[in-house]
Amino acid sequence: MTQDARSELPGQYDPHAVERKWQDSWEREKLYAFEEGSSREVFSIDTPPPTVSGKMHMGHAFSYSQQDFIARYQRMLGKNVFYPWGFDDNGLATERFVEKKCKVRATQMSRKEFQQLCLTSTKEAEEELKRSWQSLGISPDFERTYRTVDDWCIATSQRSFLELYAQGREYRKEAPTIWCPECRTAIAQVELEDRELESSFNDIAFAIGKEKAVIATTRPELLPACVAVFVHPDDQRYRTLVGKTVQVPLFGQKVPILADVRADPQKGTGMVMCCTFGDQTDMEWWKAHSLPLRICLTLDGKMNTLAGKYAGLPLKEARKAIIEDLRASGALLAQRSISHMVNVHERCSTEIEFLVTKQWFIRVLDLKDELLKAGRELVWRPEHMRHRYENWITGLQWDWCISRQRYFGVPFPVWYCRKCQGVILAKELPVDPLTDKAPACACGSTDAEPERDVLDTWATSSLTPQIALQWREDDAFFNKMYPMSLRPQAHDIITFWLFNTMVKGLLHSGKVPWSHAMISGWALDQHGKKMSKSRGNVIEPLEMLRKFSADSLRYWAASSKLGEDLPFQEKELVAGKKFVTKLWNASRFVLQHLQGYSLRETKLTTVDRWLLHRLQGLIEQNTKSFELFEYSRVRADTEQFFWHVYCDNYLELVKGRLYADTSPERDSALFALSTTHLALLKMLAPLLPHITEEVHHLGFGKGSIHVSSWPKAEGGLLDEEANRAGELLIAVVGGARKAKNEKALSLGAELDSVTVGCSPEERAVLQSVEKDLLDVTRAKRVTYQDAKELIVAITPADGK
RNA sequence: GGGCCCGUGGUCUAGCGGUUAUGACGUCGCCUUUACACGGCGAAUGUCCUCGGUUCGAAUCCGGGCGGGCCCACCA
Repeated sequence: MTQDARSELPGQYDPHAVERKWQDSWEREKLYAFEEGSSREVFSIDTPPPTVSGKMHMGHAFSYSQQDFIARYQRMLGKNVFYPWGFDDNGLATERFVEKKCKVRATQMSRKEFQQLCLTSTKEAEEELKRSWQSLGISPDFERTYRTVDDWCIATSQRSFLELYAQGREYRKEAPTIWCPECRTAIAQVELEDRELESSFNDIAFAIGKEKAVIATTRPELLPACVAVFVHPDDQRYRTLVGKTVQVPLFGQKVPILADVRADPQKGTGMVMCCTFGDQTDMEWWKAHSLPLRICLTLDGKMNTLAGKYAGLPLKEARKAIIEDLRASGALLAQRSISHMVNVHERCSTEIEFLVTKQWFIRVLDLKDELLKAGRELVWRPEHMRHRYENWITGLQWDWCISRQRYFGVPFPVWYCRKCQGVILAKELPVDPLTDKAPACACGSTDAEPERDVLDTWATSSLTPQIALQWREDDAFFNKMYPMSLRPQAHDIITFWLFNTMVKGLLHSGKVPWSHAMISGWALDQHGKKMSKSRGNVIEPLEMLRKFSADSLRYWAASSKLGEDLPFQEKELVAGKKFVTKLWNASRFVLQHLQGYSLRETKLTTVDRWLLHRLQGLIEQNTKSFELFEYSRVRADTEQFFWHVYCDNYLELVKGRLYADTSPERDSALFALSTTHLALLKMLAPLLPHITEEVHHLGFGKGSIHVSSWPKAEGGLLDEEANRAGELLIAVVGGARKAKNEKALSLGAELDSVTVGCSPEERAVLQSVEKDLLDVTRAKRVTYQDAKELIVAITPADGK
């Protein structure tokens, strides 16, 4: 090759310039746009929309890269990939984000105004986030971007509400609800979190005439709400007490002593008070024994008038005061410090309460069997993630509470008739009952009370398939596209997002929303701990992108199996960086020689047939691996082949032929090089989209590698005999290299001869590739000896 | 308390019934060979958490421990 040809390929690879160049180009060319009219098979992805209030963190970089591997592979299979983008900009986090940014209060303007403000003021943040995600080199169709706060999403969410209402799935009921006193709203079971807290266990005497019964409680502030005392039916100590009445200290109400198996004789004194409501069991007792309702808390977590002189005190202070008064009155018999697990609201870490309020629910408890069945129809990758889904469903105890006592959010499309109390449903969407006029009630009245509550954000984000697929009545597009092919997400939100989407999908369309779910793990810190702001162990992916490159970050993301958590260590990015450099250098070398070459049939040498044989095996394996979402195996196998088979051995073997311009076997080498190099680039393209695009562009034509076809294994290129010869040759070359190394010779040192000890059969095979052996070892001749095991010795040219 | 996952050289990871136990990072030695020293060749480093069992044979299958993670339940 001439100097000119070589000079066209820069010696240094500049990942930052190249990556930005291609990211811009892909977007400009709309390379990843879904083709709506096409008859090609569709592969659709229910992309997780990131929340606009946060930043891109390492976990995102990790899991979005993994999703993208699959998207790019599917695209190269020739499928019409539907890979929309979205932002979750609805909900409390956004509300706070916008309030802070614009220095406003949501409650001081209409929802519509605030929504408009959200739409405009998150725009900038979303542009920046989009750039962050784009800089990973992912391939969604950014033209199809939805925002969960926009009119379309609000209308979709409201439509879902109306449809489920029509199905009789939704009900509004005054019932004990999980309540956060800090956020002053009902919350759902899924929003709870465990927290270990210090508390004290108090033995408190209740009077039975002149006798006393001693109960143990951690929550003496609930004494005014006490409606009964429970003991276990078999508890000999209290047998005679059952049926009697006791008097609650300080508050004086008389409550019955009842027997129930849910009272644990081992716990505390074995005697427990039931308050409406201290915990889940209280609720069960209340229902089962038809106990009265006594509520002593207000919605913001203070004592109400039922608490008498304690009214108005926040719960914690009331507890203190009541304990003091119990002590003073002699009713407090003992106190022990304990630490126990309590349920807190995951957003604000406040201990939750059970309060009776009027809320909207979607009935799901009767769907458990159907939901379990649906979960089995879904292909889970990795498979065991289904257990988490099933475990969650089996343990479900509440219908899905979808109302939130927040001001901002998707409004319920509902009014209540002041005349007949009936529910009035909106006819046009989107709607805000607070500002829009209600249609006339069925009873004829036009006097309507708007519903002030908003929908749980999950009620909207559970509709991502409907949102992305533009769900509307009689919609051919939606019907054609639903269910989708893939739900990619991380394992922590199986019980939230995946479960809720499943519920909505089944209820609206009677079908599982996707055929496959791919569940990613988390990126952990170097010690295997979750990254979090409070721990101070967060590593910014953008910083790593600046320091390394998107390709090396993606290479890292492909280093462990799908679903596994991976500790992040900066040094692990070095591997990707080195690999990219190696690929660049090998490509420079190969492209030099391929200048002006176009693929043509030729008689192939044994060594070339060996390489092509090995390549077919790799193609087959990689295809299989990608079908099973095992991108880590694709990475490992391709790396192994590229580096150790192709670079370390094959490229060294062909150098002789390549530099000898007139060799008739040069054409064979060029055929093998061209075929193999292109196939390798293609198989690496899903993992390393930038470097492969760059090299493809430089050496293999103008079209993007990402819309080129995935390599196909060709049976015609399989050649067992050549494979045996190649493997044997590699072993001999290895032996010769080792021998040179032992003599402290350079690998390029000329040799007088290589002596091979082998069987007569092996000798015959080696003689068929002897020229290659001489080329790569730089020996003048080969001599053979009979031997049981392969032995390689060398004689240096200078006779050393 | 229940479920699920995981435990492989200093670090990360592959393998999941027969391999001299994979590869990378790191360490050490040799080698400046015309793609690459961000390289090549080689070396050292492993009771494959532990104890039992099944098997001709187990890192791999089964059971009991121990350790880590996640989810759920309990949380008077």
